[in-house]
This record gives sequence, structure tokens and C-alpha cells, in this order.
Amino acid sequence: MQSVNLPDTTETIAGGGRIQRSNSLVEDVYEAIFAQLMALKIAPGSRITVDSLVKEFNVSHTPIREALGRLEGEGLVLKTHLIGYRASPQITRRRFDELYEMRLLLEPHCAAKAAVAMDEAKLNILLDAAGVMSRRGGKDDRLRYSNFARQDAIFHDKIMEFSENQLIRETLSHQHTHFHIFRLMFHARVTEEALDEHEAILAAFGSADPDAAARAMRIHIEHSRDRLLPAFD
Amino acid sequence: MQSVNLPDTTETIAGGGRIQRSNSLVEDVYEAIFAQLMALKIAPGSRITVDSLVKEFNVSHTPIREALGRLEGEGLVLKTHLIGYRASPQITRRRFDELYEMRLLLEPHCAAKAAVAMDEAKLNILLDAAGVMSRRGGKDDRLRYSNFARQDAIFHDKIMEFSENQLIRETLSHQHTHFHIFRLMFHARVTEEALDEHEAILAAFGSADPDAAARAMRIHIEHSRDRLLPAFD
DNA sequence: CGCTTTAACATCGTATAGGATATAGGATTG
DNA sequence: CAATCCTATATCCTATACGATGTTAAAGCG
Repeated sequence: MQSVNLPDTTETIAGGGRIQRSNSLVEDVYEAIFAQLMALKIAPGSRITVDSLVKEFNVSHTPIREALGRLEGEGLVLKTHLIGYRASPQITRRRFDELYEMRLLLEPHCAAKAAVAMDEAKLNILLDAAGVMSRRGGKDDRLRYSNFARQDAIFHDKIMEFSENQLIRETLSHQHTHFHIFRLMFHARVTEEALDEHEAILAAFGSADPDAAARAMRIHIEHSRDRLLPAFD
Repeated sequence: MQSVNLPDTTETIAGGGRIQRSNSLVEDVYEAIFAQLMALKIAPGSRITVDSLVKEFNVSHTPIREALGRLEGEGLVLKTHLIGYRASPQITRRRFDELYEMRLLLEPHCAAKAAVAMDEAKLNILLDAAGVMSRRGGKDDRLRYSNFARQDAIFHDKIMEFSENQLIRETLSHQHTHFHIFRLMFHARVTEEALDEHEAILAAFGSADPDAAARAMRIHIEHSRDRLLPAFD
């Protein structure tokens, strides 16, 4: 009788009548640790002992070790022999620069491709993701930023999806997990600027203009970089 | 008393006198499975049962599961609950296209950066990696291709290293593992063309010309793609 | 005060057992 | 004869106990 005190993902039935098979314990444990990393409940660099997770989740060593191995493969945790696991350290300034250099190489190009493939359905999805409607929704700053971070992630991810390069999409999405932790650590404030930039990208999509989309995306990423840069001071 | 019948990586002493601590069993098992995947001893898509590895390596379930988890995190194996692990399936045509699209976005840019940062020491490393000396070395076609594949990988990786973006380097290196398996499956023949293209890149590096380097890299990748494309017929 | 020794502790790995599920092959039934 | 059901085996999944080994930190000594 084991129980992972977590979002209950055991045996859900989708609308189509398809039975979504219940996840394995490894899966649940993985999700649980992942969520704790993303929520900073486990701080970057801090140690993660198997035993503490055993007690916390009420499961045995086996599935926890396997889940930690998977997290290690994804680069979210590190392992040192005979010392144990620890959360990956905070992103460095150097890594930050590298990430933005890569984003600038990939995302404008993909934005241009997405603009070509744009149609009304996709545009609506992006409008929704950008949260144009709920722009002035937040009162609490922290909650507001949390919402923005999620929206921003979905917005970019959807554009990558529409650009029809799954590999690039996965690559950036993977990097985003690290980046998300970095942003949360400094709970950067949402600036109206970022939302304006999103709308500029949307405008380019609206007119299905690939060059304008690439340009708007480039500017957005560059400004995003510059907004976050002070975090390293 | 357990023994992984594998390249003996237990306790090596580097030149500097530093003691490289003996790897954990998980590490050894990971390396062993990885090597088998890269050597096609485990075919893409084929099942990988824990028990068979237990018998083969003479170790218990625990480190094997942890190592398999790590491989899963890296995308080299897939897991289905209550069915088990299997090697990731062969790369699809679609994925192949996506990979080359991404390479074309990243590598020419990095080649240009590398050209700017080029000096004699780096150039010599690249000349060595390109195997300019041993160009006509191989007699056996298969062995010859195996050598070329390794050289090509190192050549590109070194260029990424010199372009000083570790993230891009890691990203491409990671993709290369999948790509390597694909290439081996079709044991493509080495063409003199590829070696000529490498030398064209080297020439651009020799004159520290970033534009020429980017151009040569772009051409090389495009040709590489076209050479491998017939594999999908 | 600094170094060495030692003891407590944590991690790593082994071995084993039992429950759950998938897959294959045979038996039953229409 | 074909389709369905059922049983048996292999495999996976998890839990648990134990031993081996290395780390860590405190204690002792020069």
C-alpha cells in the first residue's frame, strides 16, 4: 500500500472513452520531484537524499532511484558517487548568454515558418496563449508573474509547434525547464513591454508575414534577455 | 563480487597524477548499455529486459534500473509501464529533416564564430581531427567508414567547442548519438566529397574568415544531408 | 592549533520475495 | 473451422532486509 501524495494521475478516462492506463510509481515519483524542482521547493544545488524521498512519498528506494536516474539524464539533477543526488545548480551568466544566443538562432527562423503556416485556428490559439484578454488581470505581483511565465512558455512553445520542427521544439522546451527555475529565483517583474512584444509577434502572424514575424521574435528575445540581465548583478 | 564485463573503467590515473575515482556500478552499466546501443549490438526498437542485463552483467536489478532511467531521460531508450524498456526506434525521415534544419541554423553560425577565435593551436587540432594525414588509410570499407564517422563527429564537435557556446555544443552532441545509430544502420559509404568539404572548412579557418567558414559549413551540411537522403528510399 | 584517528552515518549495491500484468498457446464453444 | 475464453509462463514492479564501502565529523594526540 503505497501512496505518492501527489496530483492524482492514476487512471483517468479521457473524453473519447480511451482508458489512460495508470502510471507507474516511477512516473509518479518523477513527476513529483520534477514539480518540486520547478516550484523551487527543492532549491538549485541542494541535496536530494533518497531516504528523505522514501519517507515523503511512502515508496521504496527502487522507483525513486529510477526516477532520479531519469532526471539525471535530463540534466535536472546531478549525481556524485557515494555522495548522492543534488539539484542542478543555478544557471550561470555564461550559460544564460549561450541560451539566448541559441534562441536567437532558432526562434526567429521558426517564427517565420510559423507565419507561413498560419491560419485562423492557430492564430486564435496564440491569441489565447498570449492572454490578450486577461492582460490586466493580476493584482498580486507574484501571482501575476507566475501567470506570465506560464503564458510566455506556452506562447513560445505553440509557435515552435506551428513551425513544424518537433526537434527544435523539444530542444527549447527542455532548456526552458532550467530557465524557468532561473526566472523564479529572481521573480522578475512582468513588464508591459513583454506583452507588447507578444502582440507585435501576433500582428505579424495576423498578416502572415514571415519576415516581420522573424524580426518581431528577434526583438522580443533580445529585449527579454536585456530585461533579465540585471539579475546577475 | 560483481563484474560488468566491459571496458575496464575502474580507477584510472590521468597523466597529471589525479586519481579518477572508480565509477559506480550504475555508471559502468550505463556505459555498457550505451556502448551496445552505439554499436548496434542492441538494435533500434528492440526490447531490453532487465533480467537479461542482470545475467549479462552479473549485477543486481537496482543499478540497471537506475542506468536505464538515465538512458530514458536522454531519450536513448523508451519505457512502457508493465512492458519494459526498448531501444529508441530508428530516426524517421521527418526527424532527419528536422535535425538538418536545426544543424543549418546552428553550425554555420558557430563556424563563423570559431573562425574569429581561430589560432594555430586550434587549427592544428582540427587538422588532426579531420584526419588530413590519414586520408587514404583505410582498406576495409566498413572499418574505413567507422573511422570517418568518428572523425566527422570529433571534427564538428571541436568546431562547436571553439565557437564557445557549450549549450549548442551539448545539444548537437546529444543529437549526434541518435544520428550515429542511423548512419551505422545504413553504413553509408565515405565519399571523397565529405573530406573535401572538411578541407574547405579548414581553409576558411586557416584564413580566419568567418563568412567563408559559415558558407563552407552550410554547404557541407547540405551535402551531407543529400548524401544520406537515399537511405530513406 | 593543526593533524591523525576513529566512530557514526549515509550511500551504494545485493538478494529475495510477492503481487500484477502482458503475451502466447491451448481448450472450449458456437 | 473460427472465434472466444482461459490458463501458464515470463516479465515487470515494488518492498524489504542486509552487507559493504566511503564520507563526515567528532575526538584524541602531538
